[in-house]
Amino acid sequence: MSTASDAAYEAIRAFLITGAAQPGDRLTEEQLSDISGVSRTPVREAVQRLERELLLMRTPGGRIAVPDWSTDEVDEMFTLRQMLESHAAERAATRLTKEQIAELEAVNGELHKTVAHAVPDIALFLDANRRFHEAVTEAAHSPRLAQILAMLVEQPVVLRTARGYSLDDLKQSARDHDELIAAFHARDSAWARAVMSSHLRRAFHAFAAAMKDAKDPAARDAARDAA
Amino acid sequence: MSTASDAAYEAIRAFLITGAAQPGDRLTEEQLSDISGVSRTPVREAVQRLERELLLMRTPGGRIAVPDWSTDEVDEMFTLRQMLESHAAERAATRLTKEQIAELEAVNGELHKTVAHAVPDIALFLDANRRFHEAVTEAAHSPRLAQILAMLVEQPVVLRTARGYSLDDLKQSARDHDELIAAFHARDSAWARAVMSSHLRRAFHAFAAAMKDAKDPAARDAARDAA
DNA sequence: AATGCCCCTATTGTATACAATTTGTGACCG
DNA sequence: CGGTCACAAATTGTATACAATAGGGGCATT
Repeated sequence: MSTASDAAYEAIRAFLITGAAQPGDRLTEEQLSDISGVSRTPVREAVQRLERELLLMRTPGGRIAVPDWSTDEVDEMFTLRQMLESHAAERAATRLTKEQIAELEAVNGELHKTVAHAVPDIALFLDANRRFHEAVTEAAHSPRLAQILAMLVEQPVVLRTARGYSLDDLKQSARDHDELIAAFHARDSAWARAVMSSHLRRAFHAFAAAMKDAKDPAARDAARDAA
Repeated sequence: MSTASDAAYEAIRAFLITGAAQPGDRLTEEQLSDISGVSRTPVREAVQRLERELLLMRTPGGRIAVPDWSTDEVDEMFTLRQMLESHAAERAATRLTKEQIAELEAVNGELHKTVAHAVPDIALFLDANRRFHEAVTEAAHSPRLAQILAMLVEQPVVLRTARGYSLDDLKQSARDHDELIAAFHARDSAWARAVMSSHLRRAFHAFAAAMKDAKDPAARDAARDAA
């Protein structure tokens, strides 16, 4: 896509994902124009794009707002993602080249490294995780599927909450990926599907726990003290 | 959404769906501006919308083109739709109100009427069919799911090919809907899911057969003569 | 003090002019 | 005769000015 429109998209997306905007905030095209340094025309295109990726929404009156996701909505999103990404894994199992599997192993190696220490690097973890899932989706060779998944993953609410994941959750994720790679080596579609399915469902519960903590820090502190 | 942008969307959509544009055709924003009677700005917004609904695509150089769907791509689309709409039916089974079920029965009554004669009214059939599926999707109470399904259904290639469906195919569709309604009455999620799943898979095969005929009329004529 | 109405301001929507980019064409060279 | 380079025309991308519309605040009325 064109440079200005792209620049606006990237700038606004970064603005949203880094958490500079809070759910419920209302933004104007002019503000976003200032942030991204281009005129309102490409900003409007970027906003449309971000709207369909669910990173922005419109109020009934047509104003731009930052969506506020309820736990129910995130559940819904994870359910859809589970359904679609399991399908992607199933297809990928019979389509991945040896080189692509090696690539997956390399990416998951990086991911393992990010959780090897007591204080994991969440940003690096999320990046490696994203690349892993993208590679699997890519290997499914289904453009529509890829397009749909692109709008389900990388929701700010999920990224924000990632800080609250326990080290065990993160390590288990990396191990899930290991097992997925094993399924790919075996060219076992059913295995791949099952692993991906439970992987994402576990991720949802990790998310729900982190979200609960974020909303109710007292409970978390009590639990930590008890431990 | 705003009037001009909407008008452009509707006009261009009608232009595409009625088959005035052939797959592979290239269009310019100015042409579309003439068709819809508004300036290029709202046309560009409409084009973006139609792009994400897969009714238009961009060439590598950024020109607007009418997509040419291969049978493989339609297969992929039906597979995704099967997966998602089965899920919708499953959820709808426990969420539909009595009134909504009655509404479904009414809509399917209309649908039955359109195929009661030797020469079915395809346009009316498609309209009733769309409303039936929309009502089920709506009852699933899952906005993202609805959003995703909206971009998968109503592909011009499917609508164009509908003329080639056999009367038996159409009647079977109506009966599938009857069974789905029975599953809803019974509040049986698993049943609803299974019916929707086979319904859409059958629809795909009906489509594939009609598509084959359209591309190779000689084979169809030979088959008819033999019968 | 509460409530409804109206106007004013802020914001989005649309058109148009201009800039950048792509693509086709044709001349020129190997 | 084929290929490639450059140029021109067509097309998309961007900015800006103007129009339409929504929302909020103040004022009047009860």
